[in-house]
Amino acid sequence: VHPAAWTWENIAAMRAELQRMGLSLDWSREFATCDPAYYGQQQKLFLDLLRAGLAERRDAWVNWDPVDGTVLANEQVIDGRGWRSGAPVEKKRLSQWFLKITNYAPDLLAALDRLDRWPERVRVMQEKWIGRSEGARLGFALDTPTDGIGRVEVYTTRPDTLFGMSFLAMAPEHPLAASVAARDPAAAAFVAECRSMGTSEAVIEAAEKKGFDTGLRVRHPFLADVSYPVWIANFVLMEYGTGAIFGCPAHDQRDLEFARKYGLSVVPVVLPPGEDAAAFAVGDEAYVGPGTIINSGFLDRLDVDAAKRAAIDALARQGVGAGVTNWRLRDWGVSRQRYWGCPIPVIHCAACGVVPVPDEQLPVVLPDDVTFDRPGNPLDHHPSWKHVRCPRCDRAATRETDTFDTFVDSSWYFARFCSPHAAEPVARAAARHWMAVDQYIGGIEHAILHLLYARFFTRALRDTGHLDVTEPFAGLFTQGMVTHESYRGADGQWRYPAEVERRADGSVVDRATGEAVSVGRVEKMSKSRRNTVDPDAIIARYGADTPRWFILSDNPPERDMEWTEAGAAGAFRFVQRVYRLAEALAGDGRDDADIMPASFSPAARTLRRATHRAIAAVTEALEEFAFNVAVARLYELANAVADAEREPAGGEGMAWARREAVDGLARLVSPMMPHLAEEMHARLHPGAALLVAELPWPEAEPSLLAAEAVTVAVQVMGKLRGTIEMPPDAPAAMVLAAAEAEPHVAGLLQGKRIVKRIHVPNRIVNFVVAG
RNA sequence: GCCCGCCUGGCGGAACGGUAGACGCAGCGGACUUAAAAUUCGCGGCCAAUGGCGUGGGGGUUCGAGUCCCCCGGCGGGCACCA
Repeated sequence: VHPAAWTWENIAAMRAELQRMGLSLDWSREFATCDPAYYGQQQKLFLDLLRAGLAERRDAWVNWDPVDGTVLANEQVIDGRGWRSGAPVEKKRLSQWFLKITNYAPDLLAALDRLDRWPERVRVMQEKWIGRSEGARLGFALDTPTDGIGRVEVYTTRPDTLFGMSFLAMAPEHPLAASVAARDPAAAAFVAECRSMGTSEAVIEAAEKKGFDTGLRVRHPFLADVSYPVWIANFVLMEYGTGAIFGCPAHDQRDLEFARKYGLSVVPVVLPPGEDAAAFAVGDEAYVGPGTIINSGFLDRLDVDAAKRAAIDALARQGVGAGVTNWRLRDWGVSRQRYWGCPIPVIHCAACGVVPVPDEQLPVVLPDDVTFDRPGNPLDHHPSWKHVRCPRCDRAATRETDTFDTFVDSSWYFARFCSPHAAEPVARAAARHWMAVDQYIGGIEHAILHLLYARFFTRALRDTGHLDVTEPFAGLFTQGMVTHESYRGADGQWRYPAEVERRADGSVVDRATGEAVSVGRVEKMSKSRRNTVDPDAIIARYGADTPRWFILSDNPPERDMEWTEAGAAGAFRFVQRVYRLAEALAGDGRDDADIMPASFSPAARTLRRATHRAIAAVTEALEEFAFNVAVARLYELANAVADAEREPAGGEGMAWARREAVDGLARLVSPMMPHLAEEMHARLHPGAALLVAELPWPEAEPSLLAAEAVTVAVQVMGKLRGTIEMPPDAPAAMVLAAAEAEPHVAGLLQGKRIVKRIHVPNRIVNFVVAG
């Protein structure tokens, strides 16, 4: 299926589903990122970034499948082999477009503190990802310069441990490693082995640590007559720091494992507090804590922090190094060698170099007539699309055939929603009105990449004159996923939940054949596991409110929820129950004009208190996004109405109190079950002018929130020994006296001396006793 | 390997450092019914039960810990080309 047909069909299906669920969305603002009307604006943005120096082209390593002749995503590399061809994957260097997110690293970090409506854990993850560190950059002089390379630059956060050095290690992609490999076949073989490892950091860091001794040696910056071996090591990342490190095994775990494996020396230079310098040795664990410097010449007797400063000063004086701030964050590679994406709007000209597509030629539209019969990017072998004239010199030139990472599409769509049909990317006045997004919602899997890219893009759009805000999302909520049991038949094939049946004896069988089906894990709904349920079938059976209610009621929204048939049926029962309550009152002929009775029977007062406590509790729970708690409070209110039904009829004011309760139920349930709420409202208030959706949110009557009595727990030595009933806010002396008099407690206090009395008003009393 | 979370009855979960298990699901028992469904009422942490033990395990802080701190275990998210 052509990606365009597939995509538009899915959009239509999703749109219909969202509408059937009754979600209140402004469909006049709908757009699709695969529509040239959107990605054409994105191309304009990119050219602005290019002019502002926020986009540039440089070489980067990619996973290359030599058989399929295509770039592979990390996900497509399985155990070092291409997922389709099975061929060993190689790292290959390609020229790629990058967006300079690192320009904003300090601000992206500093501004995290002000995102006070973001989850703490997301902010922590971003902080670590940006990874600011203070350290030193220093050059190690090579004994024998190679190919004009006389020094190896190293970044370290531990310049205090320089005297504990036992080797220098560089990444396999390091230029010096390439020089060595060019003349040493063994080195070349090692580099090639590393190159077969793929580009993912998880794979590199989890791999067995291996190295190759180049035979080269470097001089210690502080010890003129001492030199160290230079290794190529598979765990050194070219992307971080300078692509080379000095190894200090005594105080770095990875260096220690490497040194033990290759028999390199381990010299402790930081003495932990309380240890004896003569006796201290490093075993299987590197010592990374604080301490006093030893075995380190002029750094001896300093503490770690002072030694860092002293070492940096010395390096600077010698002109071989300096203190620097380093960032873990790397620039964002946005080039993809794929068809289905937004074309990168530049033209490559042999004479003029990279030339931006002129504004009047935008959008650069993705061609529809492509073939997928050959490996590689279809745009590359399209017969005509890439052949154009250079906008500058009019000679034959070629279009860029890379498309953007789809993360680019999602990095500014929220701004486009402010003015979805504007002729420019973002209408500034509209953006000023709507931005920032008050409440953004997404899965935790977006904690770093998407949310960081969006924060970067917002800054870049601000600096290129499109936006006035710096942060895109004022509030962030990370919701869980919908999960379901999975089922597999005897034939090993997955079965859809609709295809299986749970029998009374608990066994699960195939509906069609009656054969036993094995029940697998509860996991994220996915087509491949066939553990999905069809929303249309649910809506047809229960209406839209039942799934809405069930999804909200099952668990806190930040956790995954498990869809079960029993849970859906339970939610449906509640829908029916609440509706019956409204229907029972539909014909009673009363309405809002009814005058509130002058007094209420005890039972009616109890119901009124339940109503107003529910209003307060549901309001609070909704504001905290504790939807499952709001649901529980609404069950309690429904139960309170049922309890009141059982009271003998004719209790003073009961009819009024019951109406108030059911009316409150309709109003409180409305954000979660809007259709039910309106049905109830129409029956309770025939001919009402306004919908529930148009009415103000109910407010609790404060006088009805206070309890008539509170139960105070009484503890002796922190253990619960009894409870007493007290008027609310009773004086401490009265509560303590009553607590001491409680029969069981009094028995326990007999013959003991009370050392301390703790009283927490309306909650607890605790007696601490002696003897 | 590194970063970040999570762990409470049969299950989902509730609980400003203050009576652990609200509320629901499933289960069991009763009512209603010729019967079933539906509805409705009630009962459910564990144990050698006037007491003791219980929030993944072990320690600590506190009058008091599910909640705070340290260590360990298990599970999950991310690791830059899945998006």
